[in-house]
Amino acid sequence: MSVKSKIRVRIAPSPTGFVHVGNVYGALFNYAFARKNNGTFILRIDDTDQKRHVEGAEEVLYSGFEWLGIRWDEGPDKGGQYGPYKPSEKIDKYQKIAHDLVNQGLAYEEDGAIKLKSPKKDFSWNDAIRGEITFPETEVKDFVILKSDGFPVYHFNSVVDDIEMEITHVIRGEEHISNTPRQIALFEALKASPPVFAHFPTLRNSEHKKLSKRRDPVDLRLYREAGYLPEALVNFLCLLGWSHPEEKEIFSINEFIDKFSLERVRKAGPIFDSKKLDWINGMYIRQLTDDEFIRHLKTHLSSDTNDEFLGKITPLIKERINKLADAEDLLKFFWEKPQVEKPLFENEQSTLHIASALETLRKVPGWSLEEINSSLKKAIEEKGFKTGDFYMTMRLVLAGKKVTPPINESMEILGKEETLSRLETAERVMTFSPR
RNA sequence: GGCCCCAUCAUCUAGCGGUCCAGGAUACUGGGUUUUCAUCCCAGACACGCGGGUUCGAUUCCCGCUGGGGUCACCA
Repeated sequence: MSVKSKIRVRIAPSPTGFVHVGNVYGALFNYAFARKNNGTFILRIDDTDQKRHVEGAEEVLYSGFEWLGIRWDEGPDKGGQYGPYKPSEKIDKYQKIAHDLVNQGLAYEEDGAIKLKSPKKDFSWNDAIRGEITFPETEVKDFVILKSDGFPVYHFNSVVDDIEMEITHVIRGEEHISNTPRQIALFEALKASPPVFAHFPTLRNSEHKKLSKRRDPVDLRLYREAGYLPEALVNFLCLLGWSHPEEKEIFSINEFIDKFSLERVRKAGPIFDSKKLDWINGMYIRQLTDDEFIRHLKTHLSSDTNDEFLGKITPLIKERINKLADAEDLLKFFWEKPQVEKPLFENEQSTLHIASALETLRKVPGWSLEEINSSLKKAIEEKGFKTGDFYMTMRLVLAGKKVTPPINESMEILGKEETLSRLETAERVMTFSPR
């Protein structure tokens, strides 16, 4: 057994008021790396930008990650031996360290701020994902570490915190590659050995650009509201820049942890393709038990619905939606009478279909699915209708659209009275509306 | 523009010198099942950016080019 110090990784989102999918992506890699290696996963909320302070932002962060099932071992909410986990609570510490640097001649004051003197040398490190990376010395110039308002600049508090929290691996997006030389300079000025750096690729939009807050759907809540299941979103994100060793597409976060390694992380920036997300989500929806499905569905329907109704429609729509929010459109006609207009029924036979359905259904003694099925089947045969045409008319009459759940099942759920009523309305429209 | 990173189907990817006239998945197209749609099943089309090397042999290694991306703040 080696006596290597325990692996400690962290994510350091800033409290912007929403969880960025890119942050989730990075959290996943850190989380998996920590769990896989029996290490510690830390949440640090980078809140040094007082100007950008957003009310309730911390809660948004906690609830977002809780929804996803990603848990940290140390953090502002959890506590830990290395706190505080919010830089804003240790400003005096950064100030002291910055002044120490000045006293040592490694930094100096300018316009009320403190700047680190650039060590005139090349900077290179062995990136755990990308290998050797080198920046020429001309790239690292003197830079501000403590602003004139006394607050540390990101690079500074980040490095100080990483040192104090004994972070062993900094796993973050490639947009930080060019920040790394300056941070290494800081680690060295503070007489600490830099952690292992690993830069994973940045998620791109369909234009191949970094996901942008302005034009791309990056807010985690959007996905939750649209009816994506957290397991599906996580699964999808795992497949970007990383692939399962056995080329599996559907797997749990625990399996991800089990199979994870930085070596399998690709360097090229993947595109966030929601089509594939939809497919994965559909797979997860279909894997849900009916009870689970109902529980999720309830939060995505506008109408008050009872469990009996939900129990009946579940098998009708579970295979027909990819996102929970899609259910609403498919089910709306149950609680909302369709707009029935004559132009909808271009089929010559429509009038006959409706009359025949009315005649047949009125005579059905009970209202079981079997009775509806068999009586309608008999009527279709007797009248010589084309089955597909007949049922298309039923769809249009009862739901007002061509795409619906199975229509006989829908009639059963709608009830005899409502079904007949909608058929009668249609008959009236067909008879009296001018052509 | 300087610096840095990257480069296999439309997209996510497998591939770590011969096993690849390149495999899987999504999307797409066609077909089957089916009262619509969907699910499911089957089939099909689609890629190693270009040019030099190295090698008996390059998708795989090296260099250049091209292309894409990121970053250049008293933002994080």
